[in-house]
Amino acid sequence: MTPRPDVSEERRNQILDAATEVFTQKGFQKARMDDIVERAKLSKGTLYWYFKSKDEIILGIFDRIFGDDLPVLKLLAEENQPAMERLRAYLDQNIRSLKWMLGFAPLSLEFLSLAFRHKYFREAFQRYLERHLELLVSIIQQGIDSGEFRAADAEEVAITLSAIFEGTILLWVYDSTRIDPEAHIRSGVDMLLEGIRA
Amino acid sequence: MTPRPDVSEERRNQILDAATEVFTQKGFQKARMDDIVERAKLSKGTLYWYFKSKDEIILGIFDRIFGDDLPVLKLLAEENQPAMERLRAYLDQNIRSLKWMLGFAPLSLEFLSLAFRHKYFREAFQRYLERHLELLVSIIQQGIDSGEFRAADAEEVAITLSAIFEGTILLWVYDSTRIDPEAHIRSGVDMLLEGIRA
DNA sequence: GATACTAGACTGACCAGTCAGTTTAGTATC
DNA sequence: GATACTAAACTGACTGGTCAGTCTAGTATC
Repeated sequence: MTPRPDVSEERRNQILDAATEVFTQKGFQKARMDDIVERAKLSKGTLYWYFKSKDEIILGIFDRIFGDDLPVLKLLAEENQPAMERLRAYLDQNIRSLKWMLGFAPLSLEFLSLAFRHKYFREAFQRYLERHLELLVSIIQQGIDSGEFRAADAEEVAITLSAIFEGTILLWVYDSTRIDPEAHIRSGVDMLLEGIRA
Repeated sequence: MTPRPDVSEERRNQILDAATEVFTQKGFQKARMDDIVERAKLSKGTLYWYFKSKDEIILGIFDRIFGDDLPVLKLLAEENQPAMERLRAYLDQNIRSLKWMLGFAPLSLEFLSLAFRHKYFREAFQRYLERHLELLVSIIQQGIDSGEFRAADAEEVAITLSAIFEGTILLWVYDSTRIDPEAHIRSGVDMLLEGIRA
């Protein structure tokens, strides 16, 4: 009853890595299971041993990408500093993962369009937004209470900050030669904060 | 020389309308040509009489959606008023078409993910962004020159404005129950302008 | 020898696109 | 105003390629 060394975690990641590359290049529909098999250097049988359908692989990738921010957000929520500092830390953290995120931009857009048709994705995106807004609102409210920012609707500010972040990435999709996401996000956020500074 | 009245324009629109509905509901890949045929109340043969492939229909829809803003932007470019007024007019105009745009959100996201793989879409999006930024930059620069706004990089401001616009729509995709696009865009833009007002 | 895993040929559903033929609205001729 | 003709517009059954998922026949490790 002594089992073989457990390679299942490694295999799963191997498959998800390969699938991510293939999906990024070809899109969900045009990517064939055989492409993934080839890229992962496995066989069809092995792939279906670990994932019972293409959809399950897509879900697996989605969860790896959009479930990853929780620990970091928890950490940022506990910092005990001026609001401005915490905002800066949030921004730095998110910009740090920007390059990584941009690599998944094609996938994210496909996931996002799935949100219109599938409850699972819709709810996951809602929770994602909820997590980020909650943190931002608490930071901004702290800033308003402490007098760092002038009275404003913290939720409105948080939403606009998020919009600048997501929107700039979207503009980068429109024209990656013209838009430098990091630079524009930073300057956009600065301008906005200028508008609410006490 | 024309044995029958020319209905081709009407038919093309009839097909594109039907295709838009079907694509919005099912996505490009899952939508079948037979679905479009059924919705348009035509036959397969007629559909292929007017469009020689599924891709051509997708292109047709794309052009109808993203080629539509040119005349309006030209008009806005000619207004002879204070920068603030012109910005307000631009915003009103874009918000006016917001509801219409939101109806195409699922399609737009699919188009956008095509931009990574197909030059045609990539370049079309670039031109779309270019048109909007050009107008915004000229308005903002006018405002800076006239002293309405304090010195700032007009391009940065324009990009941030666009990011707020596009980003808010994206957040609405994340959670349409929480995000009211018109309200948040207006308040976001107001906050930003507060930051650059002279 | 039992369990965990791998291989890749195969199957069957699906669907974009085709095509051989039909209908329709107008024209020409008487 | 009847008949014949024309070409564009239209029809829908059919086909051929594609590919997700299955199956059988293994091999490696304990």
